Amino acid sequence: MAMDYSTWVDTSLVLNANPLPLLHDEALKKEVQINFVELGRKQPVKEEAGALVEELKRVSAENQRLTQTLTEMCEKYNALRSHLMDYMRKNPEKELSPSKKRKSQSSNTNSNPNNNNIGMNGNSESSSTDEDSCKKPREETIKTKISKKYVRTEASDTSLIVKDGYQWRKYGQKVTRDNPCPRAYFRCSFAPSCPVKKKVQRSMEDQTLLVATYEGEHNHMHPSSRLEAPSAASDPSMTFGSVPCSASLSSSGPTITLDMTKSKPAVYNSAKSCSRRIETPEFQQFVVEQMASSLTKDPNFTASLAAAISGRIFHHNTNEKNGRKQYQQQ
DNA sequence: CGTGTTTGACCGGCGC
DNA sequence: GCGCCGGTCAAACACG
Repeated sequence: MAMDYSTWVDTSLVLNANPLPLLHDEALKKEVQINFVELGRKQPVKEEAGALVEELKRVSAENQRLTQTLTEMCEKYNALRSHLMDYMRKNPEKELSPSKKRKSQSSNTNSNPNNNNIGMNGNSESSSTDEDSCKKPREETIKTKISKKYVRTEASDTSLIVKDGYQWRKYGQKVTRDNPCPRAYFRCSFAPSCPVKKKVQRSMEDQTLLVATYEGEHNHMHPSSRLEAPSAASDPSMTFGSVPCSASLSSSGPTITLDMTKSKPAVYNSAKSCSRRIETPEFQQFVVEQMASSLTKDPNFTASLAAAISGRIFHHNTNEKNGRKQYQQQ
């Protein structure tokens, strides 16, 4: 695997462009301002810049509004969830009745027809879903780690591809009874050494929403340096940038990211095209600080990233310099 | 020609 | 025991 490790490092740096709510607006504004400089070279359009600023304001306002909505939804979900848990505790016999189906899928698409918890159960570090822990508290959930990820796609996008940075090999597709949309089955391309599988199916309610169910844990490092999923080293929930409009919510805290303005590649391209301008010490320090604070908030991610980096250093001496850079960022 | 995808067949668990 | 259903297999196919 002949990777461009400088690209790999750059990929990490792009992190700040999407998932940091605090940084987001500032970074976005900077990018747009920089873009204006770029645009100004080609065509003298001050009014266009003004229009873009207006557009940016409008989008930012919409972004804020949606963020607030999402926050409210999150709060309602948490309240509902606590009520449900209370109910489960008080009526332990009732929760077993619907678990006729086998294995874990009973808690996947079937038991969750109304997807109220879109992104809410913080599919990130949760090894098993709430439903799992409620309905199947025994060996099955212990054996395989199950997590879910929700990815919004464009309406025109009919593929069942969830870009999480890992490489997958499709081994089957099936139309299930309760959902007319076919479910695709993927194995990690490192199989059989890596036992991870994932199922991808469109939500019945919202067909633009892909529900990816991961089973198991990768026993290898993040194989990809692709830009689509720069932060997915260990945590699939960190990747939501496959589409321009995406929302995520981490269960580890009240962090809500809602990026209605850009897709990740666009951000990356923008940042890259402006790389000469953003190479100021102030900007770099700003980025590093933001990244450090955000990454250190997620202990799983930090640990995995450190492991991945150290692994790369051990396996690829040529990447030593980049590795140091990564460590410094933490 | 090698690799990945598609898709019908098959398997096994489960309910009746 | 039978049928249903989700999950998996593997031959055929597509693609670079």
